[in-house]
Amino acid sequence: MASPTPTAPAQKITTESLRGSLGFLLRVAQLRSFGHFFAVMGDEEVRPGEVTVLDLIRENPGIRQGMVSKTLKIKRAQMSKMIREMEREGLVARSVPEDDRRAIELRLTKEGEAMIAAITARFPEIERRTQAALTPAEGAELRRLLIKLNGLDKTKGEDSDDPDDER
Amino acid sequence: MASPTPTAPAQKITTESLRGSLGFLLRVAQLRSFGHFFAVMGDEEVRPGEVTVLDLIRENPGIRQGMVSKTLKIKRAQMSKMIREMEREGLVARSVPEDDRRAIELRLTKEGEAMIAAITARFPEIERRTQAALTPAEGAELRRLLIKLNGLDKTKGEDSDDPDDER
DNA sequence: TTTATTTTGTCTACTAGGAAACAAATAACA
DNA sequence: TGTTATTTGTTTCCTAGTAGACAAAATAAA
Repeated sequence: MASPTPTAPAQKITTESLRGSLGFLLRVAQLRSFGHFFAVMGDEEVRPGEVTVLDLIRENPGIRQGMVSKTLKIKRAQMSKMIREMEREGLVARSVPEDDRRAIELRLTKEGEAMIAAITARFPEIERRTQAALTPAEGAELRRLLIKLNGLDKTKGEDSDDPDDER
Repeated sequence: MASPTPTAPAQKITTESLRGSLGFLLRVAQLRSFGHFFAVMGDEEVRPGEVTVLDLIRENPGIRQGMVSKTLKIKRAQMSKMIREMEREGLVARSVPEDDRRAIELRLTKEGEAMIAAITARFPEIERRTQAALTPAEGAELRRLLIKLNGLDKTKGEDSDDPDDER
């Protein structure tokens, strides 16, 4: 043996196995998209999760906290903290419906509306950067595949093969 | 006004805006894939990150800690903890090369080899579950698109439009 | 050589998120 | 009706991951 120790040259490494892992590819892609989010939103003091929450409430005024949690795959405990903070900041209003006094309905305040409007205005730029390496057709196809992968294309509710489901 | 408060019926909500967000779609997909990972690996005491680290070291014996960190997009601080723990568990061996005494080269121990072998044996099942909703052709296309999106198809090193880059 | 700059890994907070126990309200059931 | 089970949100504790300062070694510059 010419080389006594099997040491990689530190420049060229192989990632064969990694490329085969959908989980790894998804994780990296997600980290990149978050990076683009912060690059574009840098000055605004918001996080990706908060934005999706605000946007979902905007689209569904009066939606229940638990439904937001389920839709966005955010744990209820975390949602509880997040909403409390947003209420403190004056972005969302919470109200208890009279027909079910356990639940909490969420609506945006004026400030919340303004905030999410300002933010969504920058969405296209984030999307553009995120899929910059792809052709428009590839970007569209990627979306379609992810929607299908996530079971978001079904009109029916229960997919139930979802391992992240809280049972 | 017939309906005094614009309250959503709590069953049917719309997620129009969310579906348009690649970041959200990626996040949900990634959560699902992690869910499948734990469902299949349930009995083994390993996390997705640890598995990718072990697998990368197996493929590149003697790889430096920093290179693992960069390749897997794991922060160096976190990598430091992770490797220390793995060394304690007897899975990896660390050695300081004589030509650069700052660096640390990583190799798998016998136990590490056995561990990652047992784990990778279950990879196909995880992959199968993760892309169960897609046809084989769609799964392959999704991989291809993610690899391209992540810039992993380029042989050259620097992409540099990567916002997650530690500068 | 001496001095600055960069690289590499570690350490010390700090934050986001998760698990599990909990309380209150509702629903299901005898 | 009373009793049990489920749903809904909250609280507390814990872990994974991040940011930033740090030390040591290597490199570049004087």
